[in-house]
Amino acid sequence: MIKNPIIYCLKNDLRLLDNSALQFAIEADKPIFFVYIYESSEDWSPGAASRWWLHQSLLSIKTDLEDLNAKLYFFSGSAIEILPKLAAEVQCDQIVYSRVYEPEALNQDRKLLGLLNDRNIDLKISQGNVLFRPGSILNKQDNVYKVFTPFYKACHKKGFPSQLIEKPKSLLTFNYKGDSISFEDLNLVPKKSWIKGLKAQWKPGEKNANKLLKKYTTAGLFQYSEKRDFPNLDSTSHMSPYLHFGEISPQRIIYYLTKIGNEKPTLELESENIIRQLVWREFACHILVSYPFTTDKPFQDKFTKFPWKRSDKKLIAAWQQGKTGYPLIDAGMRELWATGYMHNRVRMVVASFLTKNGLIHWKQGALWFWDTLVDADLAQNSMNWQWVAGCGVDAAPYFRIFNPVTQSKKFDAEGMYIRRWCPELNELPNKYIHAPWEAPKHILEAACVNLGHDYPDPILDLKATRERALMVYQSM
DNA sequence: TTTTGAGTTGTTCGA
DNA sequence: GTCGAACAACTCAAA
Repeated sequence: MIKNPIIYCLKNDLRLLDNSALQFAIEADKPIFFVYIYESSEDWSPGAASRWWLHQSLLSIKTDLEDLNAKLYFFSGSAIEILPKLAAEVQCDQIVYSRVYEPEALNQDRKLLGLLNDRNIDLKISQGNVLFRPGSILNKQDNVYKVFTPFYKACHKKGFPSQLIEKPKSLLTFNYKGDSISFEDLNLVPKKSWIKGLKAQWKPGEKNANKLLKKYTTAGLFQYSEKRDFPNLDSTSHMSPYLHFGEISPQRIIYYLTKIGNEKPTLELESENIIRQLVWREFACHILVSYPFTTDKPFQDKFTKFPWKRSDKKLIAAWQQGKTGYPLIDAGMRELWATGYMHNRVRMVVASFLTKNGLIHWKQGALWFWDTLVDADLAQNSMNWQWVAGCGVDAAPYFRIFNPVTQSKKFDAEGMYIRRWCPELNELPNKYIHAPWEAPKHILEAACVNLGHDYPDPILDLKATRERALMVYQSM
């Protein structure tokens, strides 16, 4: 029996390319014991849509590893218990994995380092799926940036890493004879019929991530800057879920974006704009590492006493189900339910509606997104919900309350997006599709829309709730 | 230490 | 229809 393997524990780095943890394992020149531990802790363990994605992605990397004659072993429980036990069992003194920057994961890293150190086991935690290590981008006062633009400039000054690591050609693998569970036993996929929608929409896995990236970068970046705000135009990259699970590295995205920006000067600006979005991802991660409480508590302390409602079952349910009576909101929420995704601009509009018109606590919205988005990411979800609610970094002025009708007219003027997700409004003319309750009776009849029956009446009054929100925010 | 300018994504109103 | 101003005050970052 071959002894002394190195344990490589897969986390959110489900890829073979650009994988520094895997590279470390290979360079250790020992048989590699590939391990995946599914941990479902109490707080912020993966939501249903994320579990579906994770299931597909694990299946994908399992197959990719098998192509290299390597086997991936699955476990369920706490890494704190399982890793030391496995190490002892196979007489291994080296463990490697890539860092996950969620607060609980970082706590676990600290505990494991101590625990393994006592047993003379070397734990190497490589930089996770970020361009810049959290804590490495600091202002002149050596503090973490709390404003995006200076952070972005500082990233530029530092220079974007874009070095790539090729896929390993062969692996020295380890066969584990002990007890592990089967992939199916992880039981990740929720037994709900809605996963059909996810299946139809998404192809998880590293190979698909790379295909998508190449397609996106060669198709001229889809005129990103010009079209990004229009939910019916497919101009965004859809890389977010792949990035979250580490099926692609941000370095590789930077590499291709920079390349195309250099080759085609007309695309330089587009390329830069998309890199800017990737930096937002970094920003959120750096903020969460420094302010781990922001998953549950407001970044700005003064908002602790803000009178958000924790429950309003009727409103929350209508919002979740896309039955608020506001077509753009409903279209967005139905897109989310059907596909595990929502266009960025619509995310802001529905979030503003819930937290400002509805005065519902932003965490209620964050939890729903967490459960239903395939790209749910703790750092980004927390930061962005707080941004919309006005209690986060780069706080929005209190008067910035999105009007779902105005936004709809501006960014879905032809009502294409609304018609796709609210087909019961299909026959309404453009003039009334953004606000059906304003349509004269004969128009509604001609369009076969019986308001309150086929499509709900508006659940709240925009003007009144806007005034209310302005008052409450002003009184802070 | 103090000062200065800036801060992702908006809406409404009135000229 | 288009455009600019007003909608607070505060914090951050750099000079």
